[in-house]
Amino acid sequence: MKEFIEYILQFGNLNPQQLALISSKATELTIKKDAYFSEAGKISQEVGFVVEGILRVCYYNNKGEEITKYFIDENNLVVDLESFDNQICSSAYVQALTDCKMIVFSRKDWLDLLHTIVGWETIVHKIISKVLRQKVERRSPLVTEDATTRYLMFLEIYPNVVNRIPLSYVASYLGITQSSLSRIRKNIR
Amino acid sequence: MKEFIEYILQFGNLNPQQLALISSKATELTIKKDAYFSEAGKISQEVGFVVEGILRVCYYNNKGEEITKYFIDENNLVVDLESFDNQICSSAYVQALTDCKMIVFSRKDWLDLLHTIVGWETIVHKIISKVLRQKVERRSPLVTEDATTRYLMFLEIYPNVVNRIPLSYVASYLGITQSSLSRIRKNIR
DNA sequence: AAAATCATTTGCCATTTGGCAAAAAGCGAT
DNA sequence: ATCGCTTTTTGCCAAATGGCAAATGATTTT
Repeated sequence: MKEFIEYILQFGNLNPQQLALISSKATELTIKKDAYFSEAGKISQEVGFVVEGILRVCYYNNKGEEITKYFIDENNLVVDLESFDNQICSSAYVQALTDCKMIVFSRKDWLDLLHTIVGWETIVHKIISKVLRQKVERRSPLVTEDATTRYLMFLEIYPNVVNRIPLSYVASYLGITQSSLSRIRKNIR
Repeated sequence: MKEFIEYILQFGNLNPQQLALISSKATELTIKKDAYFSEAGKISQEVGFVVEGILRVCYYNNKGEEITKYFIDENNLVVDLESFDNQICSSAYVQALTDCKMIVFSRKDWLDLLHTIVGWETIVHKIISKVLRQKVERRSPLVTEDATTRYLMFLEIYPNVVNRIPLSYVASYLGITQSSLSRIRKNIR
């Protein structure tokens, strides 16, 4: 919980009572490697925060290929905004790639807090805005770079991920085949 | 102005007085083709809305190549959030690709309105969230598709853009060369 | 330790895309 | 219609990446 408190205090100030109220609504959740935190076709009812572990967000494209859209590692928020805000079916899976420790807020509690705690709405909006901007800034440049550069970018963005998950997920994130990635790594060393 | 009012009313309700106040702060702006709405290295001081025309957001990558990150066409908001919110230097150029008619709010007026109009902050956050989500959803899938598919995706996302701007900008957006794009188009027809 | 399972690397060849430069096509001004 | 400029297409060949399958390496289970 400490981690989450630190995280939100980066975006604004809250007094101890407010923090206590927020904490009181948080639930601890552990997920085993390979299990899903949320699934496509379901409606998102939770906001999560990764205390330990790595997850990925993925989906299946037109050709049925499984695509990893991004990774989520420690001290990051996990929420499918489109589904959570509009209560429509999610189009993505969120899967644990390692055993994970998370804290979770139910949608009801989350919305209650938004109405109850003065200033919390502004903080949440700052957080969401930053999370979304980060997604754009991280993924967008990959489109126009060659495979080697994309891999180097991945290493910069997720320095703590590469040795903890299978190569195939990285390849899927970068839009190249696993064998190409393997050769690229050989050339870099 | 009508267009902007319609746009914001999609995200929440405002009464005529509130709309009038918002309108009173808006300035009309026309930009000639090829001119810049905002530039890298400067601090964003304006929120814009495209009434007519097409702009692009672009930057220069490590290799000095000019990359088009996305296009902005009619009835869309133009704001460099990172720069506008944090008052830091922008890292991107926003350039008109056709003559453009826009409406513009100064940062000061924009922030005043946020404080003055009850409910406006929530609407703005919904708008920003949607704009950012749209950027992710549009650009992210390009990473993992081949050039032909990327071009077809571009056509779906920006159906009114392709015939109004030079091919080279589209190629830059898709991360392929202009000649490859030309060949791809030949194969599709 | 051996077997079974999973992850990574490699070989071979096909396909896609890039690089460069020239030709062709389109467009506006005169 | 013609000139000058910009945009798009094409040709040629090189480089990058994909597809598939087998080999190697690592990890877990028995």
